[in-house]
Amino acid sequence: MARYNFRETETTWQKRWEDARVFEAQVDPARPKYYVLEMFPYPSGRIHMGHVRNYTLGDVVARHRRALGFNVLHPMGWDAFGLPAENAARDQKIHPAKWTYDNIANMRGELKRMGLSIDWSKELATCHPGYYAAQQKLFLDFFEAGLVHRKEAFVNWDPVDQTVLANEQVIDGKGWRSGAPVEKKKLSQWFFKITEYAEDLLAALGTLDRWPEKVRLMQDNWIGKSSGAYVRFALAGRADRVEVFTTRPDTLFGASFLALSADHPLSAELAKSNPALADFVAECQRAGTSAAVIEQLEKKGFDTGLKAKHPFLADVELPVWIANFVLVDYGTGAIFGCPAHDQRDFDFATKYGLAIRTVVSPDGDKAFKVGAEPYVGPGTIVNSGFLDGLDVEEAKKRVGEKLKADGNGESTTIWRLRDWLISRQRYWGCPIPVVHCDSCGVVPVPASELPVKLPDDVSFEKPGNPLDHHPTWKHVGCPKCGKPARRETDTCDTFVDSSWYFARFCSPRAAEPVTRTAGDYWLPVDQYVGGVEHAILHLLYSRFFMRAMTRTGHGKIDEPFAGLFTQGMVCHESYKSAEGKWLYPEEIERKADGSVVETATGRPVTVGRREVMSKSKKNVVAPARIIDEYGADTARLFMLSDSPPERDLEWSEAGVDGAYRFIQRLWRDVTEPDVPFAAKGASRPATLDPKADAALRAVHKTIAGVSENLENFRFNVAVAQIRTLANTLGELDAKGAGADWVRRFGYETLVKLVGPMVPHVAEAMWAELGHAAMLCHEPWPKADPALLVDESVTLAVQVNGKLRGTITIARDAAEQAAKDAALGVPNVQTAMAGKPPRKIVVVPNKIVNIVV
RNA sequence: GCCCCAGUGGCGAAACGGUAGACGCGGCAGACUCAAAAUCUGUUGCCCGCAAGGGCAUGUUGGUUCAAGUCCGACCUGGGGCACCA
Repeated sequence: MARYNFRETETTWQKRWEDARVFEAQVDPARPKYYVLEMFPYPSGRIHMGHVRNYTLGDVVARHRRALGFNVLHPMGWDAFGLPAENAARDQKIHPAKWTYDNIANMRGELKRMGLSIDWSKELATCHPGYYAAQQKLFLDFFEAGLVHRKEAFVNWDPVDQTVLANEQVIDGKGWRSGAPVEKKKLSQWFFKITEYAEDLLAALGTLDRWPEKVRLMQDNWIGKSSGAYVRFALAGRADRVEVFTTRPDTLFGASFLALSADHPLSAELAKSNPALADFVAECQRAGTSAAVIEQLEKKGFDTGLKAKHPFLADVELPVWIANFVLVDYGTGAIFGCPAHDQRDFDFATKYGLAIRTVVSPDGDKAFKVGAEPYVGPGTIVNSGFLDGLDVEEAKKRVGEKLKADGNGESTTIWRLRDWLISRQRYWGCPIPVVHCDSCGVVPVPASELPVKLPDDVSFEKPGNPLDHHPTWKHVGCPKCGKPARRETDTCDTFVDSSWYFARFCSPRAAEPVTRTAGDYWLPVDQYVGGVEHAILHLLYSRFFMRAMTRTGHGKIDEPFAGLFTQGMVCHESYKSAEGKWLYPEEIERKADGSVVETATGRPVTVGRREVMSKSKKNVVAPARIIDEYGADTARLFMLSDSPPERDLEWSEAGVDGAYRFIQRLWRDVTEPDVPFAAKGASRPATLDPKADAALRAVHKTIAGVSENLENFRFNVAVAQIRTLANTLGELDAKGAGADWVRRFGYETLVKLVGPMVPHVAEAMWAELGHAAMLCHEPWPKADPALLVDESVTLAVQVNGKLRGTITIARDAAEQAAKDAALGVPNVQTAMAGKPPRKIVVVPNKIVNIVV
């Protein structure tokens, strides 16, 4: 028995696809397009199982769509800038470019061995000057359109990576990459004005109906629209006023204090003349973002001694405090406290003995008083002058109007979303194309002088930005006046690179970032596939970029990704040796009694729970090894079987074995059938043996089922249906009329259906079935609607909702016929125990329920 | 604390409100073999019963319905996101 030789077959077909340039896409306005994209990888050097899953899912979509007749664009590239290359340069004395391109070469080889239907002619790497030149052009266009600005602000400084970070890149007060507690620094930096699109980015979430609800929700929260009012409080004995933001203007009559952030300008001013206050401010600042998380329970404040005048009550003055729980970044960095109707204000007021004035009553009872807890729900306003008797919502409106009329504030909307800080003090990134001139200020580099290339001769010995240390690079003449000036030494956040690569793929070698011919044809991406970890950062930035590109004439749409699928992660058990060291899965052995030991020492191993594969826990399986041992088709099939793609997948050797066996079995079924197939191209016989007829119907039902399940990303169910069909066809050993024809038709269809999943063996089987043309050119099979319904159907018969038997009757039989048949089942009669039916529910072709 | 998502055999999982457990993994029994591997066949939710059949089963608990894994309410557990956002 000839076993299927995956090694030989997989390389053969990969070469044939490549030679025939099957997957190279051309703009063709006459054909419907479909753009399939998976999130491009960072070139770390090796692909991991997460990549295998991601690219397998995308490839199934791409191959399926191609078979359906779409003009498919399915490209691949490299998110190639970033700090690891600089770390490698420092630690291993390899130039970042060499390190990166070597890694790309290796990973490209590994990806190619997966047999993906990728148009490699469109490959790009963001570190290539051809790519970043185009990015610099976009920067200049955005700059001109007023979407880029430089401003001094408190920024997040990562002391380990020696660079600033965007708000989105600070997680729990730590740098997303280094994990080091982030420090606040006041620096002059470059920003993209993403906030200009806040309203639009939020509103348009509603149009993204092919995005997961979860991701839309996360973006909604991140953008953080908040309606309320500004209130300006006059200060006793001072000319300036303190502006606060509140979402509860209706509770203004319940205000009992003002609180400023330690970083508020007024706090800084007061600190100059008050050492105790200065100490408190310093303490708050020291606590920083990270420590604040730990100490968040403890609210602390300092009474400045200043008094603020209540805007509506001439005789009321409120103490002004500095409080550690007030954020400088949100709203105005100052609040008014209404302890009766806010938990934090309540805690603070309780601690410092400040007044608690009830102004909202849940039931309208004027005598209602807040007790041990604040009341934050809806209700009727009380003790509030002109607001008394109004409900909360109406009161908010009235306060806004009154504030405005008096010049003391107004209703407003604020956002949590900040402008996107893109400056990074690193070498391995896209240089920001501007020059600083003492006479002319900030001068953009003329487009004709792009790209501003990174210098090759850099040193990574000193900490800090290598571009800044470079002896000559930054010295340049001012493009405007020609006098000596300095290049900007900041480079772009690498998230900038990945915010538009999907557009660059449309015309990857064009002089402009994307040609309108290609971009307008291919964009938006019809199906984007990737991990949910990019739900905010990458996806939000890309949505901004697409808008900015459209505004600057580089496109015509706002939303870059029409469909988004977020896949689950790949998990594995972890293993710890007796010494407490992590072990790789191949370093352990499972004994017959189920115990697990370390192969090298024979000593017992602690088996940890299954969790996301990570290098640090060594619970990883290298895709290259699996492809060597089992082949790419097996790895792909395993990724698709069993677990729904959106859920986490547990890696298991047994599962891989199962996938491998199925491929071997299909090969045998097709190449060495027990009973022969009809000749290729034979026409369908007029009559079919009943078994053959049933099998033919099963084939058509499978076409319908697999097609629908592929559309809906239910690949695991599609695989199950294909296996079921394989079982059905395997059992069709009838020699009756037409059976040989059904066998050929069945297996040819089966091969087409598995094509997107296991493309190599499918091509090989297609050739074995006598076809000279490649399977990847075959159209997707169509189900015959007439064969999707059976002539007779089996109905469940229930008595009082309990199953007591089944009946088989003609499809769409009359209701009475179904009732009669059901009542005729002996077991049904027994269950009825002689009682007459009170009611008989008949659902045609489904069920009969007899109620007694 | 707030907001999502998920709980179904030994395991991964299926199931337009209509025969729960498709498909697979694992197990058990058998065939082939000197033997093993590979392959093939049968069997496999739990309990009672020789059998026919019956009872119990989709995290817990109420409800809606002729009928609930599926819809609604409360709760428990696990995972994820946000979090002093005024």
